[in-house]
Amino acid sequence: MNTATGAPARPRPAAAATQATLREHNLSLVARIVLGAPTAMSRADVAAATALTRSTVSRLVDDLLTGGLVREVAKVGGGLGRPATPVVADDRLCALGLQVNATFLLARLVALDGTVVAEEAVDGDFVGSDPAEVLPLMGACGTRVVAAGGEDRTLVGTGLALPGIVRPETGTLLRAPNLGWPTLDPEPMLAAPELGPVLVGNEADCAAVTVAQPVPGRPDGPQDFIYLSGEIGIGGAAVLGGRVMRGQHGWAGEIGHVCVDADGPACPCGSRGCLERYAGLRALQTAAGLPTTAGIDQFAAACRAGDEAALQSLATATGALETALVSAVNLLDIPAVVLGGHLGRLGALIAPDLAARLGSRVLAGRFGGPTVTVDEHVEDRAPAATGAAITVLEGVVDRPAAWIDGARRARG
Amino acid sequence: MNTATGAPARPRPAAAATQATLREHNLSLVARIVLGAPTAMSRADVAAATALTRSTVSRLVDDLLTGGLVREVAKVGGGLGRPATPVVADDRLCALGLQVNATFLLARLVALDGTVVAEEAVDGDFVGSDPAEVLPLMGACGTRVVAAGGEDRTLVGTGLALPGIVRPETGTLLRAPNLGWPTLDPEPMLAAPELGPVLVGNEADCAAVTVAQPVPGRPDGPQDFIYLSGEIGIGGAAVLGGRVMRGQHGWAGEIGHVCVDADGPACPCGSRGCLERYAGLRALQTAAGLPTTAGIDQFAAACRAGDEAALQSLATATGALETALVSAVNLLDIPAVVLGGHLGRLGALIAPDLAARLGSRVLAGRFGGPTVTVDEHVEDRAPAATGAAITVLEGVVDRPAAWIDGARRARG
DNA sequence: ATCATTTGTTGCTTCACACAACATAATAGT
DNA sequence: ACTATTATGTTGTGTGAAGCAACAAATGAT
Repeated sequence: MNTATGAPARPRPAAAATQATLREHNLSLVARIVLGAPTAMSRADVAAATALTRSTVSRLVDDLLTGGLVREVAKVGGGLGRPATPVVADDRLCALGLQVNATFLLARLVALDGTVVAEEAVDGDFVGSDPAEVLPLMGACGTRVVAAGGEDRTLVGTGLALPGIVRPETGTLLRAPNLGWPTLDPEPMLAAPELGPVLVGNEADCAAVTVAQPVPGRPDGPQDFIYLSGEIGIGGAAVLGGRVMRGQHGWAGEIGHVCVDADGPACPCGSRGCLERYAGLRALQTAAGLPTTAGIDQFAAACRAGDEAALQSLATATGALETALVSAVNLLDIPAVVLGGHLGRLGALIAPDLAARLGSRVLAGRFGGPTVTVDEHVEDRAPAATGAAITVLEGVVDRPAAWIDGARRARG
Repeated sequence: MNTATGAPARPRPAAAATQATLREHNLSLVARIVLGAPTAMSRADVAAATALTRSTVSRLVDDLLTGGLVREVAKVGGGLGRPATPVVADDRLCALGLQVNATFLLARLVALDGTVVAEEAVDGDFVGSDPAEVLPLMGACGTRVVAAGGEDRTLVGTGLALPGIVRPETGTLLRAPNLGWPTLDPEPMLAAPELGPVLVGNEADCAAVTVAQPVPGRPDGPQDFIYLSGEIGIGGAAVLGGRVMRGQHGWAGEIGHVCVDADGPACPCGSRGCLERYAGLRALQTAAGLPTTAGIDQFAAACRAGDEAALQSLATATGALETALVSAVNLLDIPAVVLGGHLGRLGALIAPDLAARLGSRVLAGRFGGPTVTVDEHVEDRAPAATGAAITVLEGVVDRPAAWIDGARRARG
């Protein structure tokens, strides 16, 4: 884990701080300690981990208990002295993650401890589909998954991952080229108010969240990296200090449209020779002479079988990735590249080669160059659904007091 | 001004917050309000601008007064009611900015209100120089400038801008290719302990600070942009939310080594076809058939006179800039590009062309594309010295309580 | 001269955390 | 079995920062 290096600078104070700010901060701190610990922690453990006193921690933990963020488990004897009362993430607090993809819809209920409580997928071909038909399907699917989660769950809210350009602040989709969707506001179109507030995010951004934070509130794995999500095109995200970088319009990290060859083929994005034209799934299929229905595993098999055309297009793709990543790694001065989606499934075919090439070409080369690894979730076809749910849960962990007071008010 | 978009995400709480944290936060807030206001503000004005009460503001302002960050000025009648006691930045609090360049050393004493109190330059040729000789010269120059500032100034510390790769945390220079300097630790080599703690920074990073924050504590102008600093090579910085992005090793934003042509000429950095090979001053001089002693204004004159070779190399440079910036702008999703150094002096020759080309090629094109402007400080040959001093002063504004308590302890 | 209006200060309250003492519940030693 | 030891968690008091309300101060309007 590595938060120090690329971590964003402390933002300037914009609003006055009151004692409520202090409580919010420390509640969040304690919640993260409990959620992030590999094993259950007692109040005394938390006090030792923070600079807070046992009495203060006790009060904060009690607040988190009433808010349903954490849960006491059976006392454990073991050592000397009074046995501790361990506290863990409360798995009754859940968020729903939704993902709309070219070939499937998927809803996944994720608990605060990171477990998948329930899940359902709807397969289909959603390229060129009508959002007014698809989104209600997605909403209904989500509702079924929430119901399958059982009675005693508390749903915090819903995250929706879409393969397109998204403005997270307003929750609008600007364009989803691979689905053929125009600008739209997805939340009402889901027609499922019972799913709570809906956070909309880009598919690659959401998937990148699961790399930096596989479990809510528990940063793990690289915290500074470039994530490449290969789907039909190539999505990307830049994670700095464990946070996904957004940029002005919300598409920071979109490495798929970094220019690889100024004289290359035109791209619908307006530029020429974009990485996506060389390493996107469509590009690989075409160059290898495979049908567009061929999966990436078919392409990988052709490569391993020594197919000339396939190997040629793989080499072109690797070269394009090299060029794009050299620029990106130098520009962001970032120590790691993580391959997801179809690029992750090609992992062994390209990762070592790519790592060697980057090591000899980036400024950081003399320090070993960036690592190139495959996303551990590559076998999961919908990591973005998990990431969307985690992002929603993160919102609660970020501002526990707001949630606790809200829950308390709702209860009476 | 535009801080919302590219602003770094709020970092996760890492340490427990106490009431001291609260005071520090609000002191910083009040200081920034006073320093950032275009006109002097009374305590009541500050209370209105923040959500703080007049009584709280009064106490905070009193603390800032004792710390020497702000100063009361003559009461101003004007309107109805009791006349206010306006408070402004105290110009007796100063930081020293030092800059070592290929052709000069410069020391500049900058006050908290942004005024330049004193300045001295030493011209020379420092390419291939011995840092053990040059840095003491720089230190002595700084000492003279501090003395010239007068008796009643309080020196907070010193910032040193160097044309090379720097690790700000440790204050070490890793490499300064254009000076021919190896890895070294500049602070002791200045041999000037009276200059206080020395903050070391990269030249482009420091210069970029003056674009986002021309006066300490007063964000002004673009807050999210890519800065290009043309010197012998091309330095660069990425500013997000008004803060210079550092990256893992400290060279984030180094756009000079973004790859423009994968088959281009080799670059000492290890890559090929770097932007610097096409748009650096040396590259322009060579391509235009000018001697390396020719200044950028001579090159510009040749272009305006219609010189074939000069125009050709200008076109090559603009094309290279276009390619590099398309990648960078897409990757960072950033709305502005600011040209400094020799690229700024070419401003009118390249900025409009570049803006048009970017507008048609970046993802944001349909929203107007990034603006391309010339750094307002382009006539100042040492904006980095100012930026280094501002960065030091920023440290005090960021943590006023630490400074005030330190000052109080020192006084007795 | 009196009143209205705005500024800045003062005294009291509230709230969050620190500190210290204590109650609690287990193990270790005799 | 009984006591000492040790660690956990709670309680009660103190401190410090901000909120609130009342008031003193200084000026313009009537």
